This record gives sequence, C-alpha cells and structure tokens, in this order.
Amino acid sequence: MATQRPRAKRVTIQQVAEAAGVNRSTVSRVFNNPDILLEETVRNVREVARKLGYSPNAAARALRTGRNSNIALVVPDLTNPFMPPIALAVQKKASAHGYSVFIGNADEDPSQEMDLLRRLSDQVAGAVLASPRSESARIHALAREMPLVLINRDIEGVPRVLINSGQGMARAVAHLAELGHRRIIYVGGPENSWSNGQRRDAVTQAAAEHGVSIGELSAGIASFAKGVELVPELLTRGATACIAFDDVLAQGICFGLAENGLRNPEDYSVVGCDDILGYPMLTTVSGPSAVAGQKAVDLLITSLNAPPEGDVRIVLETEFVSRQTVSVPPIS
Amino acid sequence: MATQRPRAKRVTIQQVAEAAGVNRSTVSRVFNNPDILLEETVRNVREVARKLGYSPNAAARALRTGRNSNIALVVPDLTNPFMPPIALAVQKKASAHGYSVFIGNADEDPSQEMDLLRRLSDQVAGAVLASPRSESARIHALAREMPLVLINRDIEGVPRVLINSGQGMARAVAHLAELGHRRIIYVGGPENSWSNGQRRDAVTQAAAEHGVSIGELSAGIASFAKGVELVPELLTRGATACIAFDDVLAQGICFGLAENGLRNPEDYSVVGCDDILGYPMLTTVSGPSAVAGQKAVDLLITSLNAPPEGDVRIVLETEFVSRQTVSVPPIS
DNA sequence: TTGAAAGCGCTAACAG
DNA sequence: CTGTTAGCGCTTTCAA
Repeated sequence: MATQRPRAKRVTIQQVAEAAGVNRSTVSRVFNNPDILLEETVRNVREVARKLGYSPNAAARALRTGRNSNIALVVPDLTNPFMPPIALAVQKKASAHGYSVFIGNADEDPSQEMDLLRRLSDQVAGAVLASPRSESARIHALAREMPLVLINRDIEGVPRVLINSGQGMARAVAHLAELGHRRIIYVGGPENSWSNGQRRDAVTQAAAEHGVSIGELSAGIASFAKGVELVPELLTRGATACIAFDDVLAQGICFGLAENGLRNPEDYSVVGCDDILGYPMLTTVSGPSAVAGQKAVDLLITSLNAPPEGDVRIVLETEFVSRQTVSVPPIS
Repeated sequence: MATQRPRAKRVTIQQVAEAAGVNRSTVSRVFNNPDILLEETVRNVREVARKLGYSPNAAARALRTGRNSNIALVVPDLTNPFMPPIALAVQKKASAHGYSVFIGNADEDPSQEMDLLRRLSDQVAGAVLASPRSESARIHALAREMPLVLINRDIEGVPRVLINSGQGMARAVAHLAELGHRRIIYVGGPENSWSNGQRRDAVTQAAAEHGVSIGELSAGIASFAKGVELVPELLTRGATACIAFDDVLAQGICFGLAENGLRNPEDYSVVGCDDILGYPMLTTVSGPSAVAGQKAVDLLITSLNAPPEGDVRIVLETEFVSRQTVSVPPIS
C-alpha cells in the first residue's frame, strides 16, 4: 500500500453531536444503545445524523471495541460450481445480520488457507471455512484464535455444518443395483476432502449391502478435464457404471465417454453429486448447499456472542435425483 | 452486533518496541518506511516482531491514516457462472497487491448494489463493480465518493474493463449464415446490462451485413429455467437458430428444445456466450474473464495512488468457438 | 537516524 | 437519562 490518494472527508460523530446540541457519547448511544435514551433525543439525533449523512467509522469502532462486523469466507476453489451457492448464502445471511464478508480463495492449498485467515484475522469477527483442506490440528489451533465454523469438514470441537451425501449416495448405489449393474466404480475427488471420504465410504458400504462389486479411481482435483482424461483408465476397470465425487467430474466423464465412442447412458451409466444443474440431465445427489451456508453464518454469529456449549454438529441430508445419465447396463 | 465475545489479545506495537528497546515510532517505521532506518535496527525489530507474532492492527492503521487495504467486489449474481472466474481473479490479484476483498451480491438489484457499496465504503479503498445494473448517474456519483472500476459497463469518465463480445457474436452470425440459416433470433438477457445491449447490437448489425433476418426475444434475467420456459415462444418466431445472451440461457434453451421434441442441433441451432464450459458441447463466444478481473484490480490499485489521467477504457476481445450445438438448418 | 507527542473517531466506565 | 473523560493501536509531524 503506497501513499494512497486521500478520500473525501467523512462526517464524524463530533459534528453530529454539535449539530444536535448533545455530547458525542449521546450520539454514540443513539447508534449502539438507543433504549436507554429519551425517545425524543434519539429521534432528534437520528434526524441530524441522516441530514449530515453520518455513519459510524468502522475502523474507529473496531479499534475502540476490539470487535467488528466482518466475517471471512474461505473456499478451496470459487470456480467449483458447488461453492457459489454457498458463498451467496453466506453473504446474504451475513448481510441480514449486519455483517460484511471477505472472500478468500485458497486454491485447494492448505497453506494458502491459513495465510488468508491470518491476513484477515484482525479484520473479522470469525470465519466460515468451506471444505477446508488443512490438517485438522491446524484448524483446531486456528479455532482457538478466532471463532470458526466449518462446512463439510468434520472436526470434533469445531462447530460445523455437514451435508451428508452418504444417504443420497447409498440410494444411488441401490438404484444402480436395481437396474442390474453388478460392478460400479467410485471416481474420487480431492484426497483431503471430508466429502470425498464420506462419499467413498457410503458407496463402498452400500455396494456391499447390495452385493455389488466396487472399484475405485481417484481424480485428485475434481475438474471437467480430469474427468475426460480419466475415462480410458475407467473403462479398464470392468464396470458398467460409475459414481463420481461431484457433478463437474461426472460431466467430464460423460464427455470423455462420448470421445471414446461410448453412449451415455446406454453403454455406461454415470452418477454425479451436488446437483450443479449446469448439465441438467445428470443423475446426481442433491444437497441443500444454500442452507448449509445460512446455518454456518447463524452458527458463527451466535458463537460470537456466546461460545457454543458442547460439540456443535449440524447434519443436512441429501437426496438421490434420477435423471438421464443412468440406465440399465448394456447386454454384454 | 450485540456484545461480542472478546477475542484473544493481540501483540501491540508498544510491546514490540519495549522488547526491542526502541520507540513505537521506530517499529512503525520498520513496517512502513524501513529505508530511512539503520539496517541493523530494521533487522533487530523484525526479528523481535516475528518472535512475538506481531502484525499491525488494521483498524488502528486505518483510523490513523484514513486508508486501508481492502477493496469491494460487487456482482449482480455470484451463481451466474460468468462471475466466479472474475471473482477468483479479482481476489488473487488483490491478494498479490496486499489487498483483501469484500464480496457483495446485489441480486440483480440496483438498489442493493448501492446499499452494499455504502455499507462497505468506509472499509475499502475502492471497488470493482462487475456488470453493475445501477443507473449510470448513480454510478458516476459513487465514483466521486470512492475509486471505482467497472467490468462490462461502459460509462464515460469511470475506469472500465470491457469484454467485447461484439466481435465473437459477429463471427457467430457469420458462421450461421454460412451454414445456410436465413433467420436467427437473439434471446436477450438483463435489460439494463451493458453486455446485453452490446451483444444485441452486434448480432443485429452482423445479421444485416449477411442478409440474415433477425428476431428478438427477451428473457430478462438469464437463467436456465427462463431458457426452458422461453422455448415455445421461441419456436413461434420462425427461425432455425438462436443466439442467446449467455451460456446459461443457451443451455436452458437446448433443454427446452428437447422437451419440445426438437433435436439440437439437427432441428434448431443454438449459440451461447461466455464459454462457461458446464455444458461442454455448447457453441459459444469465449472471453477472457479472468484477465478482465485482473486488469480491473490493477486499474483500481493504480488509481488509488494516482487518479487516472483521461478516460480509461480497456477493451478485451472475444472469439467464436464452434462446438456441437450448431449445424446446417433442417430441410424445410 | 531515532524519540516524543499528538490525535484519528469512537465507546464505555464513571459521575452526576 | 446524559456529560466527562480516557484511551484503543497506530502513524506522522516536529525536534533532537
């Protein structure tokens, strides 16, 4: 930050006080604790303040009180379509509570995650971490420094909102089994993603229950390109259907299938997860991501006033959505 | 903001000063103007500061200097896939300059746009407005209050970065004309969107040049659902191809076409815009949105130090990308 | 090259 | 119910 161009001077509390013929502290009370003042005083000061275009200086307030009305939202990758609905919900809910939101993109990189939070730490009252990739220990440590709420990361002792795709995934497996698929591949996403572990486990277990054989393939980072790229390897694994970590990956796979001369769903069935809707015919597992964002903010702001009692863990359920990328297996 | 739980006490400049055996102002200089100090002093203080985990309090600094290292990014709809790449680029570039980013979603609503900026105004050094929907006069007024850079909105006197989809759109029309289409519908997006006006004009003009008849239909807000919904009306207009305001709308139209028993592209050709890639076979117009975000931030931060001389207007070009939603018109 | 001192705008005891 | 007062942590003249 070099020498910055000075900004237009703002109205201060003192000017309002003078104009209204009261003390600064009275003006302050009008904005922070109006109940203890005479109704008339409040009305009068409000009027003057409005006329002068006064609004309290956030920096001064933050300096004085040690508190502020900002929160941070850190995500691994904003361009992953799973994130924007969450970011949107977080910002809206925060706004409704009078909070502003810093956004940070960690690039799927744990150290950037921590860097961002550190840089933001003294400007925010707390943070929402969506699908954080950092080690649990680090997150735990951070949670001692600042109020934290996690989305889709299950760390005991840290308040968290989890979208349980396990249930939807189980239904997906059941559906495939009913259609006659005997072998399914789970195509995994980021290795240190809680969702990935959870989905893999759910698929594996459901497969066992339905007597379906399961294979695994890991994409690492879930991208469209990765999905396309993976298809030849996928076709090696002798299955008639796959369940992908998320919709983006699933779309890539659908595309790759076509490139390899296979029709979807006739030759190979594909199931995604998250219900991104960019690719509207995708059979997928749909979860309430907006709700997750809202709950996370509610939780965070509540915990600013009173540290949560006990271990807070909110679980949101998902559902299997049958669309057009799944069919009976081809007759072999 | 009720009475907030107190946060862990932070290390102050005074503590560093004492530990290092210097005055507070010296510590301050180490962080702001190290060149005028003895190299040894700087090293020593840096060491002590690091050991104590000191970092300057942003609120105090902002209060004292009247400046700060935050910028605001306001978008009409974060869940529109056009936005996340821009948001990502903005945040990264800002970070590289040592700035943090507030995000605001205006819900396609001019008044929310202004509200957000007002709320943020005293916490940011400036703002990037992506595709703002507010009236030009309002934006102009705002630009006098705080440094502003616009993306995809062309207001003289306000620094702006424009993605010129006109060129790509013209190529799209040419392509359709070459394939034999004689009538094309432009399916418009948000009425007060600069991009929409620009695209419509480009399509109209190119159509005239190629002797192609043009029709128009407006979706208002560009959403998948709107696209689907519009198809019956679209089919009324007697064309063999359409160009949609953006990819989201185009996808909806493709989907709606199928619902109406038409095959794409055999029966009806569709062109989108923005190259969102969620629907990878979409023929579209691709633009450098990440670059737009970067340039916007560069521009903004430059203008913080020195107000821009003259009218700043950066234009980025687009290209037509031929994929699989366009073909020759059906034989009638 | 460094120190001393003032004060940014606001809130929160404490008095009255 | 309202005024007085003392800083929050930092930067920035001004002096030395």
